[in-house]
Amino acid sequence: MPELPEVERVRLTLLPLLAGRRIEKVRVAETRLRAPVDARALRRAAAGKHILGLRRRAKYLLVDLEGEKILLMHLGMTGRFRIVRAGSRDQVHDHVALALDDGNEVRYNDARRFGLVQVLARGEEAIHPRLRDLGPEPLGAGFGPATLATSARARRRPIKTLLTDATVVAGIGNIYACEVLHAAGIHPGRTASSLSPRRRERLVASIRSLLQEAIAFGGTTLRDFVDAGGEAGQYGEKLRVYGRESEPCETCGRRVRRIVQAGRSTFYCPGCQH
DNA sequence: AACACGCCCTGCGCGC
DNA sequence: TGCGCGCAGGGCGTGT
Repeated sequence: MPELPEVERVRLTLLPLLAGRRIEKVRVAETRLRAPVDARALRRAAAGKHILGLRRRAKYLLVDLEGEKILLMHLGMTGRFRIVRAGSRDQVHDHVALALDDGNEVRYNDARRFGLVQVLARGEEAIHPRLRDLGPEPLGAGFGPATLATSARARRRPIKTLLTDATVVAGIGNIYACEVLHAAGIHPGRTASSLSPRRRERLVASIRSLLQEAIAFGGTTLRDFVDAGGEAGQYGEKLRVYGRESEPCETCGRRVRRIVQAGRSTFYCPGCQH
């Protein structure tokens, strides 16, 4: 599910509901996420603490807490946050609940349990194993044609799988990798190192503008993504190739193809991507 | 050592 | 209507 635009959307919609609130109670209904949820550590870190901020790094959300700790959260494929009145019945797959001082509860719900809720020490972001190897943010100043060139140098692998490698650039997943390559007119199977400087620049520009637009549209809802306000994303209507196998390309009319790269579906237009 | 693969898990849509 | 299969937005361990 959630790639950078969706996670950013969750951050934007969750922030006003959390900012300045105090966490009164922490309840863990299911510990078996990607990594086991340490309920004791979670309670120690969060119970009684004010929420100072909510940041995003790659597809992770980081909740800054009063005191020494940060909550590191990941939505995996099916994770979502809901705000409910405290004490209302858990829905199926509600795993973690944070009761707030305004009578609301934040519920973390994740059917497939590929997500993560973990406690970090403040300042640990740069050295924590899950975060330390992440590449630059695609919308930040640390990413550009030059960094892409460095990452692509001497790599034989296709540009599409390079884009979904979080150590190269953080936050691009399967949908947006397909879409940005279509926008830039680049064939997903092209070797990363074979891109000309001009095409690298075009790709970077496409990544920036497409991710920004996707955030503005609330992200992509394929089946179940919703932001913290329960709203589905509208960018799905703007997808040009992802999930559109055998439909005509809106640019050139050729039929969109689906191939498999590194075990995942890639969609592209044979007419406008070379 | 840079890659691809298979797995973690649940749910859904499809074909029969 | 029911059942089995394939597939799904991610990430990580393993093997080549």
